[in-house]
This record gives sequence, structure tokens and C-alpha cells, in this order.
Amino acid sequence: MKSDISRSLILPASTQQPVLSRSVEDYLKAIFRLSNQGGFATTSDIAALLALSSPSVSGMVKRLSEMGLIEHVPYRGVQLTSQGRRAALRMIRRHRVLELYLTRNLGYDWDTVHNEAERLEHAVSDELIERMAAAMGDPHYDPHGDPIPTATGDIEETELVSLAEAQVGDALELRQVGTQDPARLRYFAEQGLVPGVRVVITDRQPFNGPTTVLLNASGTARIVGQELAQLLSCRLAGREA
Amino acid sequence: MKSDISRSLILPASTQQPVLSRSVEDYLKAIFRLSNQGGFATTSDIAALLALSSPSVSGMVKRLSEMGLIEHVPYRGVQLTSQGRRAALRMIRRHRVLELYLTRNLGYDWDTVHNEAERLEHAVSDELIERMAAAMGDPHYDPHGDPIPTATGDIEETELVSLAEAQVGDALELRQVGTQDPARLRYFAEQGLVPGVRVVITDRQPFNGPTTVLLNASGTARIVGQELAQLLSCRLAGREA
DNA sequence: AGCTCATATTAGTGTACACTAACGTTGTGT
DNA sequence: ACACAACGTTAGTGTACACTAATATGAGCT
Repeated sequence: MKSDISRSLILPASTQQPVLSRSVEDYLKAIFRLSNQGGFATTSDIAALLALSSPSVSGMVKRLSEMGLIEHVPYRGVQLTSQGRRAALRMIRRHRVLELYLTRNLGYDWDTVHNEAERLEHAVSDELIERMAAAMGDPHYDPHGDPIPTATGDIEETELVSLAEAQVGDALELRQVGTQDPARLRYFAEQGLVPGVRVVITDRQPFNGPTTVLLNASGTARIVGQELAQLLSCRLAGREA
Repeated sequence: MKSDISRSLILPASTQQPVLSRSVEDYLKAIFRLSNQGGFATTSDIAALLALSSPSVSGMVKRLSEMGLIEHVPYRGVQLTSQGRRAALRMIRRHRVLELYLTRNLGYDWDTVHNEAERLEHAVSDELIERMAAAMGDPHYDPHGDPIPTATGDIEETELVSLAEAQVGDALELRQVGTQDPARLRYFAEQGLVPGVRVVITDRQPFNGPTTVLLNASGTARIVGQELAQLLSCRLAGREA
């Protein structure tokens, strides 16, 4: 009953003795997403992303920095240490491998697979993840097109373009909103233009005119002026012929 | 990207609003195993099975009985209510479906699959379990030969034979030790004759003589006298031609 | 029946992690 | 330069769940 594959699996070096709690893992993932370009993740950004109160985040930030997983500059924000980054990438690998496996082998579609992966990523062993990855031939992208970090913690850096630079016909995934201005942020949120959202550019008026995008999820259109379009960093997910 | 199978899946009725914690789920499973024949599970049995202190168990017992999952007779023990039994069977279904799936599809063997399933059973959704079960053709037994409860919470009752009744050549899985006597229990534990262990009967001396069994795990032999053999209830797992 | 010992329960504590309310800090606009 | 809104941190609390130490209970032996 011993499988032949089981002997040949190379598991990631056991670099993390202290098992991290579910909460800690979620915080690290959130911080990774928010500070993607070497910037700081702020308390309230983290709180918003995880749907927690800011004091809760402040408390956890203290714990995380005592654990050596983040650097905290009071009143400024937080950055992952290399240890924290490793742990975050490990979670992202788990999440993306799971999403792909569930989509390919168990009939999930990409709407629903996220929540399942979100819970499983905290429970699976490294061994199971590596078995799943091996069973799929060590894939490099998840069902959403996002790169899957390697077991050793490397991730393909995707370069981002602003919505203003992209061309009509481009399929984009919104990744970062380049402003801290609450009014603008609030406006973006109202428009559904938040990180993670996928759009297609359907029109661009000349002379620095507005860009029209179609939200993939709802199928509704949004018209974004030049100034705001420059603030939206996107990953190019596809380009119409 | 929508799978056709996804529409036709019948999910178990959402009978459990209050999501149970990992700990609660573990307690319920333990109590189910210990009170299998309608008996009581005692505080210290539960503590031993879950490797917790008795006060911890006492505390949880109070919570569980407030939640309506168990009946507690102080100083006697604990029994599942029908609600608790349903929740326990749900966990057992999850565990066994997971074990089978991991064994069949991801190269796990039955030594190692238990721990993986033990953690996953708390994290997977009902939907994922049903997808796994469906992908395997709704199997009835897990890799250890144990019956898998149905999604509606029914489980095949396996009838047990005492080690004294079984015949030479029988392959058995030890299920219950029919005594509370600490000295005997301690002796059984020393001999490795504890629930879950699998043995094969290699010899029986006549005139109510001792039974010789081979422990599958270690390959070592044990000689069990008639009196003690009567206390060991086993599931017949196979009979030599 | 009474004593004793194994077992169960209660008391008190600690940790992780959430919350609200109260208090500091900082950057922006006049 | 200063006031104030927006944001961050500290204080204090609550819940879940573990622990050890202390106490209560009940079953078996004399």
C-alpha cells in the first residue's frame, strides 16, 4: 500500500519550527498583499482587509513583531521580515495550489474555490500540498492566472501597468490602488474598483480622455478619468487580438 | 469553467447552524468512540484519548452539555444527544472520506493518512466532502475497512466478536475492551492490545486454552488467556481460507 | 458502616485573540 | 502655526480553551 511516489517527494526544508496560528497566517498573507511593492501596510488597511477592528490589529502587530515576522514602525505601518515573507509565501503557495487542485480535480469553479482554499490552507500539511502540486505536474499559475510561489519561497514578480497605460481590449486584474486619499479610495470602493477585481477595457477617449472598463464579475461598465486611471495598477491578464 | 457535476450535487441539509469549534468536534468524536454501545464515556477516558487533563475535560463537558450536544451525569459520565451524535457522525464521515480520497488519489498510505485527515476534517466544507465522495462513487468503507457514515448520518453497525470466539486464521481489528479494571486495562495497554489494533489469530490451545495473536503493526506475538480474550471485542476483518 | 483511593469537579491562572472606549499622533488646511 | 479630522495605540473586557492545585464524591474492602 506504500505508494512509490511517496518516497521521492522532496519536502520543503523544515524552516518553521514554531507552528503559526490560523490568525497569524491570515495576518501575514494580508500584510504581504498590502505591502507588495516594498511599502508599508497600515493598521487600518490590514483591519479593513481582514474585517477586524484596528485595536485588534495593533495587538497582533505587536505579537508578530515580537515573533520576528514583521517590522513595525509605530504610526507608520508594518513590513514583513524575510522570515515573515517566507511564511506568507508559503501560505500563498498553499492557497494557489489548493485552488488549482480543487478546480481541476473536484469540479470547483473559480468563484467558489477561494473560500474552500481559504480554510484548507491552514490545515493541510506541506506534504499534501507537494503531493497535489506533483499530481498536477508542478504548475506555475493558479486558476486566476496568479503565479504560484515555489516550495522554496520564490515567486514570479508580475509587472503592473496603470489602467491609463493599458490599451483597449486588454483584460486586466486590478492589483493596487496608488493613493491614500480617503475620498478617492472611497470612490474606488463604491465603483467596485478594488484590488482583485478583473476588468476589460472597452473604450478610451483620445487626448487623455477617460477609460471605459467592463467589470467581469457584474458585467457593468465604469468610466474612469485619466487622473484616477493612473492610480490603478493592474496586471495584464490578456490582450484581445 | 462551471462544472456540470457542481449543479447536481446534493448537499446535506444545513442542520448545524452553530459552527462547532475544532475542540468541540474532537470531543464529540472521542465521546462517540468511547460510548459506542450506548454506554457512558467517562471524564478520564476522554482525557486519555485526547491527551488532555481531566479538569479540561470537565470544563468542556459542561460547555457541551449546555450546548445540548451531550448529557452529563455528574461523576458517571457522558452520552451524546441525538444532536451530538449527528455532529460526531458528520466528523467521522469527513475523516473517512478524506482518508479514502487521500489514499486513492494522492498516494497516501494508511499509516500516514490518519494525521492528515485528522486536521483536514475540521477545515473542509460539506460540499468538498460530497464532491470527494461523489468522485469516488460514494464508497461505503474507508481504507481501514471502517464503514463510512452516510451524509444523512447513518452508519453501518458492525457486529463484534470476542477474541475468545474468533477462530485461528481470523484477521481481527480490536474495537473494545470490555472491562473497567485498571489492572487489566493497564496490562492490555502494555501488551499493545488497545482499540484500533489489528491482529491475526495464529493459534488456540484446546479446552479453553490461550489464544495466540500476531500484532500486524509490529509483527510480534501475544498470548492471551481465555478470560482476557473474552474481554476483547473485535471486528472480523478477514478469515483465512 | 466506615475508610480509603481512584476519579470527578471546582477554583484559580494563563494565553490567544477578538471587542469597545479612551487617549495619542500626525499631517493638512487655513 | 495651529486646530482638527483621521488614524494608531493603549486600556480594559470577554470568550474559548488549556493548565495545576485543591476539593468533593462514590465504589470497594474490612
